[in-house]
Amino acid sequence: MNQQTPGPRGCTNFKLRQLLRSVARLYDAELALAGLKTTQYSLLSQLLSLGPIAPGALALQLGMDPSTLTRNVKVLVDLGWVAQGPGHDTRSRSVAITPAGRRKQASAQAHWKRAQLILNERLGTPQVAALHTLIDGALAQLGANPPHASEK
Amino acid sequence: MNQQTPGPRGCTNFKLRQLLRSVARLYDAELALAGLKTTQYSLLSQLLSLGPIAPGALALQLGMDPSTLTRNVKVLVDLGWVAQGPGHDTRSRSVAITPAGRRKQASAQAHWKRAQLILNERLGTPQVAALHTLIDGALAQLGANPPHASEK
DNA sequence: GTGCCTCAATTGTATCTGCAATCATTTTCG
DNA sequence: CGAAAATGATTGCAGATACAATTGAGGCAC
Repeated sequence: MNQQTPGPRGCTNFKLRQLLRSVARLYDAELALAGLKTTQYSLLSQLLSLGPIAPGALALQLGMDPSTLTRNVKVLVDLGWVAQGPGHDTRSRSVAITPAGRRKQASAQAHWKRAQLILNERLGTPQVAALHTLIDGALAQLGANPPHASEK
Repeated sequence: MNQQTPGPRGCTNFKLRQLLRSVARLYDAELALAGLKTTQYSLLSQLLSLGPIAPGALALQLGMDPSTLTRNVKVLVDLGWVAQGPGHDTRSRSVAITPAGRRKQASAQAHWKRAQLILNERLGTPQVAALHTLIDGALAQLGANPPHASEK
């Protein structure tokens, strides 16, 4: 966008968005061979490593809005890869990956790996590593920054 | 043997997505004060600097799918900030920012700037600059990578 | 000049995203 | 206890995103 100002210029948000589009395209193309989207693979993988968890806690982990998570989970539930159960509290729930979900995640893992390798190759492993470092630092600074859980 | 570059751990796509969520939240909060979304501000700014342009060419510039652009533009047209006209070709079009769109963009610019400054402050200007450099390099490597225009 | 291929934009369908509001259930406090 | 505040999930609404399929036009080959 406009960049007359001194300092690091251009719009960080815009650049990030562009990069994500390109990168997501690459991952999606690979994961499509396994029959799922990157967001779904992410969710399945998270559930695999975290075990049964309340939607709210998971949304916090992922830094996404609870309402978004509700809907993303619904897709996986409809596909039979995730199951919902009662939570400790009557008003809460518990979501967990199903056996079918585990199988799906397992079959997709190789595709994910391949996508990551292609990216490393195209950008250069050092660059990707540097990017990860910057991102991790930024995420720490911004606080996992879940939509409505900052004050308090 | 001690490698200088350990394979980057974690999923680049996932990390990017998380970071974009946090960053976009920051920008959106600021731009909401001017009454628009970050994507809309981006589009208006692009149209401001590029002048009248065909949808396809613009989509290519932004690295987004033409169909996505069609819909994003429609929102701005409905709001009166962008106008569509005939293109060189009967099957093409021309989209351009309107006077109202210019005013909107102008009034939002200060908010955008503020968001960028807040980000610089939170992450550190050097980090942001480094991030930009990495992103620019990555975008160059990945080719602007517009969905269906790679071969050739 | 008619038929086929290409190209530009759009529409169909599905998903992801988040804020605001809502609903149901705690929990807290007077 | 019982009303008010807090909490967890969801629904309503709006928009962003992309692949596949479609529509409408231009170009080219015979």
